[in-house]
Amino acid sequence: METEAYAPDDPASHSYRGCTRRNATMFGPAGRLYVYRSYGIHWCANVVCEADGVGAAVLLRALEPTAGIDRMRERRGLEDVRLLCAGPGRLTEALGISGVHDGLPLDRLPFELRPAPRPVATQATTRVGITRAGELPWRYVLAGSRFPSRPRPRAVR
DNA sequence: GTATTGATCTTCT
DNA sequence: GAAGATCAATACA
Repeated sequence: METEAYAPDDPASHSYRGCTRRNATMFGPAGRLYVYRSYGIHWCANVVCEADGVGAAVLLRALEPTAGIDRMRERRGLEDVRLLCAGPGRLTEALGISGVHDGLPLDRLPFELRPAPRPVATQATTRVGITRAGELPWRYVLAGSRFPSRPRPRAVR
């Protein structure tokens, strides 16, 4: 899978300019889902980090479909498994996430949060799709993952 | 194969 | 009024 970190003092973060109506969830308790509308068309999902009132989150950029692939295909109207969740907007559509899920805790239905079955190796790369502070190496991809949000993500090393 | 643009809406200036 | 953590379709090489 693939994620991207956003800090409170990060110019690219929604929380950079303080708490607003849209990003209020980011300033809430950790372990919740922060969903916002992107470009008026797509939804993007984040996992809220840190304690109350901090305003940090991790954007879910892509993941490897494992369970419920058929339903993902239905929602996306797509056959290619690699494209089902290869991007923030695609991911939310495939999972059926929308604004109604904003602020929901991830440890209760309809979600389920589980520890990784084994230690995972991650690889840091530069961030993508933003116009400010995009050079920060805060994008994390599972090492060797064949399901990135971009065709050829370049590793930072 | 890469490059460009339209869709469409919330928030901030 | 403009920008934005995007995607998909179209145009071009």
